[in-house]
Amino acid sequence: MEIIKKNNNIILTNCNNFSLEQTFECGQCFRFEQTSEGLYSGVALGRKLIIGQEKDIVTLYDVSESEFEQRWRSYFDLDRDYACILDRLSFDGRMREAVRRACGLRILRQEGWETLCSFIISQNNNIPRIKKIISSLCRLLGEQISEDAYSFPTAEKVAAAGIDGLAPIRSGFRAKYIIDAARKVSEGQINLSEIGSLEYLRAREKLMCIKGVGEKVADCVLLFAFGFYEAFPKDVWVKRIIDKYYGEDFEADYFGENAGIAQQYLFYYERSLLKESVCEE
DNA sequence: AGCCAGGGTCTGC
DNA sequence: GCAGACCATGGC
Repeated sequence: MEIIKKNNNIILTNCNNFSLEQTFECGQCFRFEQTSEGLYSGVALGRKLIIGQEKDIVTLYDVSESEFEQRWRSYFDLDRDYACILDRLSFDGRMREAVRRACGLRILRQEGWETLCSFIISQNNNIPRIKKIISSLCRLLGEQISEDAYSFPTAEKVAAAGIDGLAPIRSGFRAKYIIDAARKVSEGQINLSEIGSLEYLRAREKLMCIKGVGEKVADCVLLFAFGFYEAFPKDVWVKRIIDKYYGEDFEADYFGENAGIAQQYLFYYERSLLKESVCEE
């Protein structure tokens, strides 16, 4: 990868194993949308970002070199050698198949509180509605950072709103869970800045003290925000995948230290198979 | 109308 | 430890 500064943009050339579409449409992140021009636009790390891709050339619009280094290099996890990781995971035939179809999915390094809150909202819910609820939460309690963009509200702000204050976002039974998380984070009972330095199972246990956070939600937060690549979130899709391709005696450690990456590739793979079969109608 | 969605809690065995 | 009811909401 090479970094070029041009006008007010940052251009990344030779971007291997990086697809914006796969990275943003794989269900790890709910705040980026494709624009009518084929770009992706969204808010992360308190900033609005517009980013586009032409083959292996990625352009971050209106981003300075220091902002790229400070924020987006780690957010997109650009220093991780995905070619090597995917090659190692391809000892498994199904993973080989998944990688053959899509090899540009990257696990983002998202913010802890936003990810925690987002995956509490995700429970027993579907992706379009998760996006809608998060979007209205940001509009309700976040800071306006441009004409059409709002930051993710702080835990303090959400805690102050209370369950009744969340009524407009229509999150249903999840509102009480969001508030419990917001209280525990803002009062320091859960210190998100130390989660990443704990051992995986300790960190998981800690997150699961929050009402509405079980194993699956905790694993998503650990994987998508804190770099625990051994976390292997099992939602209905992944359970289906295990049933279909692996069977009863499957263990989450089958894929080893990068099980979470494998999980995300398989999740994306299985959903793309479904979309394909729907299109054929 | 009924089922499902990147689940979790609570109760009862 | 495990099964089952229940939880809000919206799209199909």
